[in-house]
Amino acid sequence: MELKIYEEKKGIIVSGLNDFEPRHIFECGQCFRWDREEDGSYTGVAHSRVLNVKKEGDIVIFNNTSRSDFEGIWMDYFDIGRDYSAIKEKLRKLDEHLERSVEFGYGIRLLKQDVWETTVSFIISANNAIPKIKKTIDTLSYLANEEIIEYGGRKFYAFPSPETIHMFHEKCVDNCKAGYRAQYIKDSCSMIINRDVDLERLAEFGSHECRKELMRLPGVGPKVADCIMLFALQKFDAFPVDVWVKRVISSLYNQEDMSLNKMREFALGRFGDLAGFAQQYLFYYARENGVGRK
DNA sequence: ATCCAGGGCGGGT
DNA sequence: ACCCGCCCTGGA
Repeated sequence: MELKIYEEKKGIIVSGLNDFEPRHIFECGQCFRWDREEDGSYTGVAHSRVLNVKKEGDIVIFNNTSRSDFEGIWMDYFDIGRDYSAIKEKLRKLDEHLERSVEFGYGIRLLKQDVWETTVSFIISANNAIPKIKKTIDTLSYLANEEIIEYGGRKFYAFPSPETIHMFHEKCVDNCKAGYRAQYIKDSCSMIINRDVDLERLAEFGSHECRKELMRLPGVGPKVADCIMLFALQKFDAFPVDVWVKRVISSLYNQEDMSLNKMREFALGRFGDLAGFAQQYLFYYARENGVGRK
């Protein structure tokens, strides 16, 4: 089906957009700045813009944007050019768990998010629960006060740059309830500003080098590095093992008494260059259905 | 009040 | 290479 874009007064309408379900995209654990509205749509901030996304039947309504922003920014962000039907077809043939997971989260897409925002967000995510992570990121953005965007009578705040966070760290980082992760954020910030790690160049690295480089940042271990690779750098052979994925691997795939790294290697061997996509479908299915929970 | 969930770090072996 | 105790916050 061909992609068609229709311009409206305050947004655009897109038809022919397959494998796109806002609920699946925004609730599968990859992002923290999108919130569900009463009408089932989602509103979020990215690239200093506020967008509202709503699915109605076979069409998707993108509110508060233009054709040029959609084509220049959001197509990329929502990974519109990728054929998810083909990916899902390959995955569902692998085993029954993926078949069920792909069926359940059929509208998942991997967002291509800003690498700095993703890095800070997943440093905050370590040993932390999703509602709290969201609150901390919102508070950090609000306190940094870098850029305010109005939408629907509400104020939204762009995610602050390394320079802004560094300059106002006492105000924003120390007061956003990040706990012991606050120091990791401040130290990572300094490393980025000093060009000790160049986030913008990481996408050019091979996966192994990219992972090693990310893990030089304080607060970035194996799992957080894999999240940054998968959710910002399009390294689709990354396979983040969090508690839910651990439950999937041990209970569904019967690989118990295995270290987290062994589980990751097991998944890479089994799912290959589609491991990252597999992780998202399995994670979403496991968390929504409480797979393997005690 | 006490317990628990959630990954990285640093110090062991 | 693996293991363990600790780190902070909010909700049960």
